[in-house]
Amino acid sequence: MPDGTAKPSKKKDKYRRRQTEVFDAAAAVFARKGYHGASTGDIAAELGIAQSSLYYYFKSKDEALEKVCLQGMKGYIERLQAIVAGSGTADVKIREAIHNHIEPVNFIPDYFRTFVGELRYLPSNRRQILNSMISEYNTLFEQILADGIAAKTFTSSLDSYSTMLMLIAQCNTVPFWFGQFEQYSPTQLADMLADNFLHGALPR
Amino acid sequence: MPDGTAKPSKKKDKYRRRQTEVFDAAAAVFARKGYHGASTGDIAAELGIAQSSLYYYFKSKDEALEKVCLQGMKGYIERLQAIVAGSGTADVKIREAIHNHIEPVNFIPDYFRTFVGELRYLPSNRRQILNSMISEYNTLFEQILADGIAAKTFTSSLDSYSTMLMLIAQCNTVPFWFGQFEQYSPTQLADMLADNFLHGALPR
DNA sequence: TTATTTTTCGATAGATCTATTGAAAAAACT
DNA sequence: AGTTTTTTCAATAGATCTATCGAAAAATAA
Repeated sequence: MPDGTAKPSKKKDKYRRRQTEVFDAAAAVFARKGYHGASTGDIAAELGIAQSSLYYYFKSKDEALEKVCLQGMKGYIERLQAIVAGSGTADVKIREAIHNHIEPVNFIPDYFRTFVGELRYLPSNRRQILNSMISEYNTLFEQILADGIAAKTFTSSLDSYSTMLMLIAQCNTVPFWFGQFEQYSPTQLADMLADNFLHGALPR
Repeated sequence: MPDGTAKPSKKKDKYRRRQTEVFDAAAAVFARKGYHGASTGDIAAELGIAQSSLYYYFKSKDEALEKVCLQGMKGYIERLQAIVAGSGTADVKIREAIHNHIEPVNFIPDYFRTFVGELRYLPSNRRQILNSMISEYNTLFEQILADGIAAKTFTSSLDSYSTMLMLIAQCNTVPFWFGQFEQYSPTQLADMLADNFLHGALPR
């Protein structure tokens, strides 16, 4: 009977699926109205259930924001680590990093927007893990730039730290246009961003 | 007695000065805690006065946000119009435009941050004027890019609209670092941003 | 079906927060 | 000084909003 390949724990499985729906709704409402502008009543309305029912799935609104932000960040570090560890040149890697950052907005736009826009309202006692994840992510991103400068792939006048901040700032902004300006897909915008970062606006 | 040179209207002058202090405090609190995260009590505490006293200077919290945003945008269009109307090349103009956008954060950081971060919470019935101002500003910004492309100052592969959005997004982000990363001044960051935009990261 | 567990709900306390009001305090004026 | 105007305040209504609790409903198991 026990096949060892997995531990489905069917007992809690249904609960987990419903919980995911609850966090999806929370992410959607947080993204739309902002954390403080959104009430638990708004989240419940999004699901068509009673406001008090939410507390069967999370203990507090704070916790919901924390979980949404953690979910929004999920996989980012691992994927960026893989990119950094790759064998290509820095210009290729930075393009991959930009895509890695932006593409998920196609699948989890509300998590992404909540993470970028509302994390600052997460009480400091809940922010420690996320802060260290961001720190690690930024360091990886900067590593690509620093390596590129050292390998003369990038111009030596580049400052890796501030450039990293500005690149990430751009990557964080693009998802907020998604759905507003239909003319460009996130993938297109990621490539335009990479092109401009690498080649600049002046003709060569 | 009436010299005609000015109309000081001393009567209301003191009121206006105090009102400015009130909006300064509102901008500071909105920037720090977000519009919905900030209460009128927080603003009053910043000034050391009673919460109800604020309503002698504004009719509602909404109105306070509107005034702070309008103040934050003040002068931007006029200055950008002057830059566009100038005689230099597009690369010089875009650098000036970037400086024009970022430099005010040295003097009015809280107005700037409230404008960038909290405008979205302004009820739509109060957002019309600001929306059209932003639209006009963006068009001017894009004009520099479009002119530069037409004059072959910028590479023809540049898309003026999305590039404008991304440049402004970067300009809007820098002020949020001010005070956090002391190593760079807003002016330095503006120049780094312009350099990177113009020359790109690849060596020439 | 009946019993047990899981999930949802209504009601609500307790703590906000916005905006109003009339009176008190402060400032300006005569 | 006294009088008027400007500014601040305390008190508060009315409307939230978060989180809890015990009961009801629904799903599952026996």
